[in-house]
Amino acid sequence: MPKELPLVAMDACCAPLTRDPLTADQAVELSRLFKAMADPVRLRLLSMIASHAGGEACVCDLTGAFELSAPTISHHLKVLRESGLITGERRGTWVYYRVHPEVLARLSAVLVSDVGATA
Amino acid sequence: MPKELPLVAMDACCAPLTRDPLTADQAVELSRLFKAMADPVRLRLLSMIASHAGGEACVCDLTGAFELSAPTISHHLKVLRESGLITGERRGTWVYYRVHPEVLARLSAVLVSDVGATA
DNA sequence: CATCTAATTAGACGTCTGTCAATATAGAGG
DNA sequence: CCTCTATATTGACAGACGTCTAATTAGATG
Repeated sequence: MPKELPLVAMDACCAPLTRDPLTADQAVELSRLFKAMADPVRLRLLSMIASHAGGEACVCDLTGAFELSAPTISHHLKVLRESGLITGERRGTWVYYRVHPEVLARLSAVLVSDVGATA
Repeated sequence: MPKELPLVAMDACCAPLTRDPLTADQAVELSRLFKAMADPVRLRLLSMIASHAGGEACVCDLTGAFELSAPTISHHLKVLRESGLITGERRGTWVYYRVHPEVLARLSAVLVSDVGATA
């Protein structure tokens, strides 16, 4: 029963970085997502979940890949969850995580260099 | 005379997160970039530089936008520089920064959801 | 060369973060 | 209901991080 948290107001955010400067608020919002990805373990977890067959991965599929305690993995999953990058669902004994692809896509769009841009 | 640092070995890194799990090394490498962007001030600096006319911005163009001391801005610029996201060049009294667009593009590519992927 | 401004570096300080061991909660199965 | 496994929460601690002031470096200019 992982608590789903903010699912950050990725609203109007944002034009590509190369087009317009971010407002202070947009920057805070975006930095929350980048912070969530600013750790090697979390990046691997994210990629393991995102690339897993069926679009979801059980925590039990994840912990084995690291030489870290279960609580530490759980902590990292919580950070990813609270950032809005993933969701978790309990089914019986196990908890399954999947990514929020829109959030990833939005981030990708912010970083894209808009060479052939509208202007 | 800002020292140009690693210009991280963004080599083989990486297939989109949704395609393959990252190796531990790839994750460390990528996390360095995300760490550099995991701060609102640095994100704004990056976007201000990236979107500035002429593709570059003088430090003097940047400091005014923040209620932070000049050393703090300098520190953030250094972090961005050492991550390989930007380069700085001194011309006379002023120092001008510009982004490394390939690095941004590479990050964008990693996050993209490869819906219509090759497989 | 003395001095002024732009920018960086050095050092200090409080806060945030990643990790662990210990404990708690949830569901499955005797 | 007791116990076993899977996951999460709590609390502690060391190290990393963002900020500042003070001092330094680089170039311009009298």
